Amino acid sequence: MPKNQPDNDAAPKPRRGRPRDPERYQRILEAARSHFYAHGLERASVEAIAAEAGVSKMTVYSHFASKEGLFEAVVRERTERVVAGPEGAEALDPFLTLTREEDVLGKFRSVYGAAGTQPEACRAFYRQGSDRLIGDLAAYLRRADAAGTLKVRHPRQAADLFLSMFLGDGHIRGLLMLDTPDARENRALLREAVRVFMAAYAKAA
Amino acid sequence: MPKNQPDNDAAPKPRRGRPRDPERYQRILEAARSHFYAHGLERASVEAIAAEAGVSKMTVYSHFASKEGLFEAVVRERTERVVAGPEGAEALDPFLTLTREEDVLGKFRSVYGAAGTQPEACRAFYRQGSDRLIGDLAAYLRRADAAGTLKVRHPRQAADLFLSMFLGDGHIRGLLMLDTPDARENRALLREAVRVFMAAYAKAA
DNA sequence: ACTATACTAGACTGTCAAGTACATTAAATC
DNA sequence: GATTTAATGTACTTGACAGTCTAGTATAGT
Repeated sequence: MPKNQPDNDAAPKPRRGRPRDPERYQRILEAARSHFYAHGLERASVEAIAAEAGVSKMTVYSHFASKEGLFEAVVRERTERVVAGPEGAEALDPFLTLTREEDVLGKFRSVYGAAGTQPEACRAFYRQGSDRLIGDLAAYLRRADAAGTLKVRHPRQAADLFLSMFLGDGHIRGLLMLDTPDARENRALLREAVRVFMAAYAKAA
Repeated sequence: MPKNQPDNDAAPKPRRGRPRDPERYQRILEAARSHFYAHGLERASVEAIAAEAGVSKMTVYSHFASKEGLFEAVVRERTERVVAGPEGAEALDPFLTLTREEDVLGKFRSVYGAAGTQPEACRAFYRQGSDRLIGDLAAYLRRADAAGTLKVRHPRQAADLFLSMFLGDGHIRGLLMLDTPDARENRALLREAVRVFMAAYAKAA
């Protein structure tokens, strides 16, 4: 990826010719996102992406080295909608919703499909996704254990188990594009997961 | 799928011309399986599959109507290696292993990738996979509840939660082709999952 | 004015692969 | 032997699409 916009931030960059249109860059990325998530890396066509972005194909290739480069850029886009800190059951509701939304599921699908050819993108996806979530929750659990609120011997493991309970069946059904459980069912599942977790990790005495 | 072998079983079928070679059919299916799981529906090529099966492309098309038909047949192949009945923690070990094996992960990947274009295949995959597992476990839990061994109010929900704990992070890492936890870690996770589950669902008194 | 860069529009190249056509050979029943 | 179906092999048609090229236009600095 040699042509990606280099580090900027507080650089006035008084360069020679016509400056790049930052809007175009964003539009390309946005169009690529929707196409890749809807059809996957293989089926999505650069031409269609360019068309949707209202941009010529050459412009795409002047911003990104290749289709794969564009895909990587899309996958690397931050997914910043995740919970800040798990305070209680309700705080995890957005996370639960997230793992059922078609847009997000599309991202999962396309990244899974690209595993093997795009190892770097996969690593990035995992890092800023599951890995970060598990790490955050583990840190929280570690604090809770120190404070005596909970009894958690292996925080990462416990965090893994807890978060896994959401991904579960509804997530798989979503990936397969089958009927997903509705909001009410999701809530019930959430409450039960919290109950199960507390039963196992609540301070005994 | 008009050309698939019709229902047989105890049919002597004394038909006219040269009979189909059942071995060829199997070899095609086997080659298709390995290619689809390794590269996905899009990247896998019928030519390569035919070559690996030691068969001409035309033969493939005489057995299966199209690439998609072949894919469906592969996905519909039974996955009969799953646990018979969950007796204890050890009985679930093979299931845990299963969700980490590259071959099985390939199947997941390719089916996820084909969601949207192959809804029927997805349904079949879900039915004989997660759905059956959850159903079986739920039935077991219902019996345990009736017998007074456990206290389970919503068996399907509980089964979902329990099985989800395995799919969790290791499964995702596998799908992304990242390092998967080794056998020892998996065992530890398994034991912990059982402990958590029992803490929540064991008969109180 | 001059120059460097961004962008467009479309044609073009090359590759890859699904699916077809056909002439031929192999194995079965009648 | 005649017929019917299975299978082969090669060559072909068709289409999609990544990536390139070109000729021209637009917008900035010097």
